[in-house]
Amino acid sequence: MNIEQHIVAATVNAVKELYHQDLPEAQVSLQDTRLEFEGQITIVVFPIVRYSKKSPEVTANELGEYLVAHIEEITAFNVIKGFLNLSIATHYWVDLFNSELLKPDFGKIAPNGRKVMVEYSSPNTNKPLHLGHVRNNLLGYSVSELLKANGAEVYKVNLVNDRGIHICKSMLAWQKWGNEETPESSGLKGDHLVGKYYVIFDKEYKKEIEALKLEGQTEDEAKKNAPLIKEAQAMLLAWEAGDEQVISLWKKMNNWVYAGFEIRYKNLGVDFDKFYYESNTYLLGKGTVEEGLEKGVFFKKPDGSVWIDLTADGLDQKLVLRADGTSVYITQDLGTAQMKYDDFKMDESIYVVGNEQDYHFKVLFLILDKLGKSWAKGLYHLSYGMVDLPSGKMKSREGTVVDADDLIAEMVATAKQKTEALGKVDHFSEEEKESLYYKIGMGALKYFLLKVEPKKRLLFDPAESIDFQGNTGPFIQYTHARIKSLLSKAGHKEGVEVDSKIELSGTEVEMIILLAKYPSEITLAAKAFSPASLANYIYEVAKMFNKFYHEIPPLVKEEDEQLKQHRLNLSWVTANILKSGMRILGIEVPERM
RNA sequence: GCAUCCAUAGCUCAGCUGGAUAGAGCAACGGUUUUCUAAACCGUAGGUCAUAGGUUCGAAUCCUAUUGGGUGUACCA
Repeated sequence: MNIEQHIVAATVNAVKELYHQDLPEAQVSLQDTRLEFEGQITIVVFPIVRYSKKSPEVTANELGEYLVAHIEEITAFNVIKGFLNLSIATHYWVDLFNSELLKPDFGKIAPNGRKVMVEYSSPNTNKPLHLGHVRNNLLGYSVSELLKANGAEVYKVNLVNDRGIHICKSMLAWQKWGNEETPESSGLKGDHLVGKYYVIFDKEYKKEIEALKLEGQTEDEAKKNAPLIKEAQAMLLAWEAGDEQVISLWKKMNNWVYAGFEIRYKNLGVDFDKFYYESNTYLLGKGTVEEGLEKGVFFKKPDGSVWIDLTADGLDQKLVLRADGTSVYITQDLGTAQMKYDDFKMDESIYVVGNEQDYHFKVLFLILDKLGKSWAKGLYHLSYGMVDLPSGKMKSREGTVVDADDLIAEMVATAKQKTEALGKVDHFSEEEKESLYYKIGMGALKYFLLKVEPKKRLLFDPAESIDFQGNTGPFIQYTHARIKSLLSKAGHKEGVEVDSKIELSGTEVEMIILLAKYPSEITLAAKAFSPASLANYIYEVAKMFNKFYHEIPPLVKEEDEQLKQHRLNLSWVTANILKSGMRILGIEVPERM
């Protein structure tokens, strides 16, 4: 039983003895004592005055007397308004530190047997990645790692959007204007090459539209009648019919893209347990539609199209199958959801997809629930906000995007320049330097994207490059490296407990309390699917260490062995938390920098 | 129109299931290095938590309305 549970139980007993009332445990509200007051743990007594029938001050004082008398570790109390601040004996914190935080498995949460699937990334094969996609990848990866850290068994999957009219557009443009250009001949990364032709298509298509408008067609007519779009549509039909030439072109170009993806995923440090390809799943879902018709969840209109009426749920009528019997987006997703469940039988399934699809997923989950799928309640759309530029939204076709590869290169270059300016790594080998610049650059980028709550839109200003100071990845990396250096210089011995009778400073007690929260912070962040919440905690830990480090005299010269060992222990635990916490965010921390 | 999300310091963001005087970073200003890494630390300044009501002993947090912004509302994906 930890001290908090002790206090809650004792408070319930106190109310029983003092006021002859049964106080529900949930009414005992504990919080950290604010720094300006004495004590470490505070009871908010307002909820208790209903039971004591006395003023908050009197109640707090009576409870304080009782707790000091009944809990050995409570040494003193003070009352400020309705707040009862409790001082806990230093030896309690040292004991806690020795017995829990110093253990090698501290921060490891036991497996809970839950299986969770996380789908993320889900790229198109016709355009290169921009910053918005980077957010998706980092978020998906780190949420997966977070859930793992919280004890779940996690499958990361990637549903590749490798077919459809948009892919045909790139293929067609390449066929017409590509002159057999390849990644090798052009020196372009595969996805960039394919993306280039997607842009060319759009440009030529727009020209045709303009020309048709001059001939007197309306915008809508021109869009439908332009020869290029008709050709692309014909190509899609040929693809669906299995036309050999089209398929082979499709394979060739997709393979270029996949080669590019591999490099990128490696650069980003993300991975997957399984890839699904839409070219294999796009026909799925028709069985589900049949099932829905049988169950009377769907209905058929006279033209043969199949619908669901969600007006009772505050939504609209939604088409689930076209009149010609072909699938729409949601048909596919119904089928894919079923397939994923059949594959993994997971308890929860997370879709990491931008917030422009909030409505789609609401409908999807509702339909699956209405179809009586027991697993539908485990579906969750992890919706995240757009990454905006100061000029507004990023649009791939208008070239107002921050290209992922460019940005990564830029971050690494900035890291190099900043590191060299500090002049601390001159004696590093070239390999170590390169690896360091990469870690720092990526650390800055990843932390920048992950520290913001997923739901919120994120503003990226290319003119003000991402910071390396303050609440940033490099700050945390630096703190870690600094601790590592300290530990080795001071000759730290791992896992050696110290006598609980040593004296601690206020900062040291605060630090133990903060460090002890690590497991519960993981759980909290995992429940909220929020790497941002963990990032915030890690930052607090790093900041706390720097404050501590600054306050204490140099440890290498410390003569009190117990004190020295304990301070090194504190540093060591801090470094471990920074490292494993950052790992959950997908960020590496260097041993020295 | 309807649905949905967002609004906190000049800028970028925290603020846990409602709890004390709303916190960080950046930018600005001042200070700290004969001592373990100054990518650090300490301090000053900066707020009508969009607005108005409501619930509550207590609201940035919950409810309602309003304003401003994003997104969605296709037999596109």
